[in-house]
Amino acid sequence: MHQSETGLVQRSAPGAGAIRQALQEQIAHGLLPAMERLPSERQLSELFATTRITLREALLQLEALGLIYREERRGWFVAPPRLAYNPLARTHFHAMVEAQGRRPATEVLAARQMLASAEICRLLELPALSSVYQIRRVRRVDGRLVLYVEHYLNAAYFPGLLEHDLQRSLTELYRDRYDIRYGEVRFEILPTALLPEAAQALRVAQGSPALHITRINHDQQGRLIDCDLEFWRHDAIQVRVEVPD
Amino acid sequence: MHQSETGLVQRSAPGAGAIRQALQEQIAHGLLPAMERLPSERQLSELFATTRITLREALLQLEALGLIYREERRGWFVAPPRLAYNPLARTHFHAMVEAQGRRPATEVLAARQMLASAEICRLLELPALSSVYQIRRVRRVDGRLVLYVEHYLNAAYFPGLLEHDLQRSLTELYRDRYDIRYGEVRFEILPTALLPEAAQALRVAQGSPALHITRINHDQQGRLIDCDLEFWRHDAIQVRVEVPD
DNA sequence: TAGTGGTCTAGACCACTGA
DNA sequence: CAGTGGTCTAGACCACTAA
Repeated sequence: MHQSETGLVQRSAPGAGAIRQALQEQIAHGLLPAMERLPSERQLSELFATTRITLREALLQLEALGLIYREERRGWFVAPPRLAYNPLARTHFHAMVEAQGRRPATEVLAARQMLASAEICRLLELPALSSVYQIRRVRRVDGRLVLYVEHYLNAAYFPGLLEHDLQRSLTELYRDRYDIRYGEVRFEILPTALLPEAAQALRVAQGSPALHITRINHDQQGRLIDCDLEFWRHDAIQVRVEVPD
Repeated sequence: MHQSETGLVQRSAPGAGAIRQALQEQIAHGLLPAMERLPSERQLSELFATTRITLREALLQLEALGLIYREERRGWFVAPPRLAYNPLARTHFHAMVEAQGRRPATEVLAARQMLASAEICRLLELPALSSVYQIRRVRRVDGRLVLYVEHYLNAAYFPGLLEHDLQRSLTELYRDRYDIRYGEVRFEILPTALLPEAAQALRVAQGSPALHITRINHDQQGRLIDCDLEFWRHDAIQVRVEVPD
């Protein structure tokens, strides 16, 4: 459909698809390095001779592919390589991230004892009016916010939990202070969008695509000890599971 | 910010978020049954007293949440419940779907013998210039297209494969004709967008969010026999993995 | 053929970020 | 305070679907 009627007629409307491909190619060839900010939407729309809405459509497609991401009201950035994540592995976040040559960080948003919600009672198989510890954290890789987690711990197994340093790995804390190790693990993966609280914590637009992973952990004695509700930026990970026969 | 200056001033612009919530509530309460078509975008935008672009933004948010989906140029539909899927399970698609009270269907798009691409050589650990069988299929649940798969089989292990009925389960075919059963399984999950071929096969807009699952299967003797490249509609499944310690 | 979703134009105002 | 992304208005044309 090359309707090049005359040499003068310029392909006036590249369209969102073509813009996406152009940017995609630049990224693939490393002309735009990881975590580098793209030019502003207005500059790009001028560059591609189109409107901001069309240009934005192209950016949203790249976001869906996981090639770029945004920080709310700060701009668009080139996405770094995905983290390989095995939810079955017993290793903790910092070890996993460092093993891949990346820089991990954890921030505790809040920690408290509370009544288990209906959802948490179901996951931890607790009776009504049970008490749990809730820990809300965000985690970074190379400085970038990638994960919002809510941990819920069966309070019966972790007396005095809140007095410990919660910034460190819970896996280590369990082992050192409570002599508890992970046994059977179960998890669920749900592709969805970020809920308001998670979106705010990760400072991304509400409704951004995300991967919701629910982990349910037993200890070495088979007791159901805790569960994690994880919300990952969808472009930040690559789940990899290996299980021998 | 309720600037209700006079009683006459009507809240003119509900905004995409409010529209999303309104529709979300209707869906949650079952007023809009699963797989039912929503009114047209123009009707909805009139109903909510806004533009089509804003209304579309709300629909895209609901799509990201997995609550509604579209069929290209046919309209928006309420998403049915997700299918629980365990990639580690040895059971085949039809059995899995029926076990959840749903109606499965499979269509073979194409089947051929071909040279393995670099990517396939890597996955199947094959030397250069190896021959593989490629089978491309789409699968439905309750009539809805949900999965596009490309199977790649090490041709050395499956002589005369193309002469068999490929519409049935490969698991069964392996067992009945080649005395091959699944052993160790490895898989990867990548949240991304649909590639052009997958989008076309599933008849959805290119760039729709999707879950890309790569399965690598060994047989009972530990031989690497085949791999599947699966592209799921992101709202169609819920991956669930259980592994004893 | 009427109506649909897919795409695009050409602007606008706002809240917020970063210098 | 200038510039940014986030959001919105009010249209338009096209390819395609379904009757």
